Amino acid sequence: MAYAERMLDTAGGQQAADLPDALVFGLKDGMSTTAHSHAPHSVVFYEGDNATRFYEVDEGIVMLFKLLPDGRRQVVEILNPGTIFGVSAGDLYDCSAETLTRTSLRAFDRREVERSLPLQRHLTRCLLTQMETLHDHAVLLGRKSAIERVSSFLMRLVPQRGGIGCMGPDKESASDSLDVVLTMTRQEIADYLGLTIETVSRVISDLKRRGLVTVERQDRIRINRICGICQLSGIH
Amino acid sequence: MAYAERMLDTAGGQQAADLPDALVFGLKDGMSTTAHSHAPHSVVFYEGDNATRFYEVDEGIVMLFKLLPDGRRQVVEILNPGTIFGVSAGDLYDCSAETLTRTSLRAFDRREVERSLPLQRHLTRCLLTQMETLHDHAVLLGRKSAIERVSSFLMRLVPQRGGIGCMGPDKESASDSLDVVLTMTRQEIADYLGLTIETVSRVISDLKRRGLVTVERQDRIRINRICGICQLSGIH
DNA sequence: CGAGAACTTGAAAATTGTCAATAATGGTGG
DNA sequence: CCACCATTATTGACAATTTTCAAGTTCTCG
Repeated sequence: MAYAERMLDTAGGQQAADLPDALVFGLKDGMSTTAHSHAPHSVVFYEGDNATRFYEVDEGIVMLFKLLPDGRRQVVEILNPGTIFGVSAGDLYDCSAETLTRTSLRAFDRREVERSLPLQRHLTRCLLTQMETLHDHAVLLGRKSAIERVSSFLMRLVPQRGGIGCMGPDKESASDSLDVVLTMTRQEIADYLGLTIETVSRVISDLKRRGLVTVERQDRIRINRICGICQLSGIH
Repeated sequence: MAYAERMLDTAGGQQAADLPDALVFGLKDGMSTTAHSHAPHSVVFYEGDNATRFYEVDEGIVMLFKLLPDGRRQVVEILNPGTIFGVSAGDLYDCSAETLTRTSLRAFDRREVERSLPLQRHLTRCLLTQMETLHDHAVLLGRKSAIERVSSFLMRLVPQRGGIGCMGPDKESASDSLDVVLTMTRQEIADYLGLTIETVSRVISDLKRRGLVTVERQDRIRINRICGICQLSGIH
């Protein structure tokens, strides 16, 4: 489906039409959970839907986004396995959820939060981590340049790097390069970084020209100098 | 203290020097809490400090912000009374906290979260609300124009407006105007909205020129046509 | 009342977005 | 397995927005 068409679909706010194959997962610690398997780019729920259930990412990646009435989209979170999402403060979901890859989810009834103390704790830990990610993302969206945004995005995909213990570009222990899989289209990256698709493309071309990355496939980038990218990310 | 000086102070990352007058508040539901009174523009904690305690806003307004190494600042949250802040996923605070007005806070030992179930629930509700606000703010920072950002900011200060039940500009029941107190300098507003101080100033002047607002004092704005501002906020 | 801080305004520069055309990618059917 | 073609991505030229730099002006508070 073309981007524009999906856009219209999403803006409509109807319930997810392509409901996944769902099967009762049974009981786990006294909770009834349901396992859902989703194809890539399938909608879990729409902003405005009744928030009757919440989910935990089991495998795959899920993206949360919001739309403005004129179609502008902002991806607000990208969720890895282990993350809980779809818990709403009110009765409705505040954003839409769509899978990026083939994904398996665990669904819970929203009342389960009240009942289970371990779940409550897990939820709290999860929310706190998400909150810190959102803070970082606010810095990115509010204060970083295009090249800093794209570099930060790439660093996100490098495990154990870019954090506090990241020591400059000198101390190259073994290899300073890595292949990363984007799992997102340029449009999705742009909507996540608050840029246009053209700007994202231009920045990647620029990094390519400088020899910092090699684009092996559209959704597969080899970072040749991780520390070089890290330095461009604005955190140094 | 001048902005630049505060900036340097903050970047330094030392413990808050101007500790407020603190007095033991006694026990409340078996929890030991401490009441803190803070002057306007005093620091509660710095990013990177040990997150030994967390807080609840009792009265006043608190701002959370992060700094990039070169001094760029992003205000990530503005907290009203009732909000819990300073609960960290790790051992350190992920952002700095500074009061905007004279503020009274309740401080808790971080271990209290584990112990008290009511507190845990309150925390969850609070985090969910903050999360939705952060999502909205990501949309603002990533996708809205300067005038939309400033208008959104002003609408934040109008109680019960700008939400879902906000019906266009026609249905003017009684009064479509309101005085709002900013409690933030232009610099703080700019750092919250991801703009420069000059852009914020220019947008406000533009709204003034169009008759939508009247600046009564630097920190006091009369919104003459609430619905007009609402329509500029990008949510219609 | 005065002085520093905060705010406003203007002109020019920089960055990013828009529009339009071209290129490449990768999935599908023959 | 290959060729085709819709989709996705890249690139260029230009426009729009926002930032930067540099004065001024206006507050505010001691």
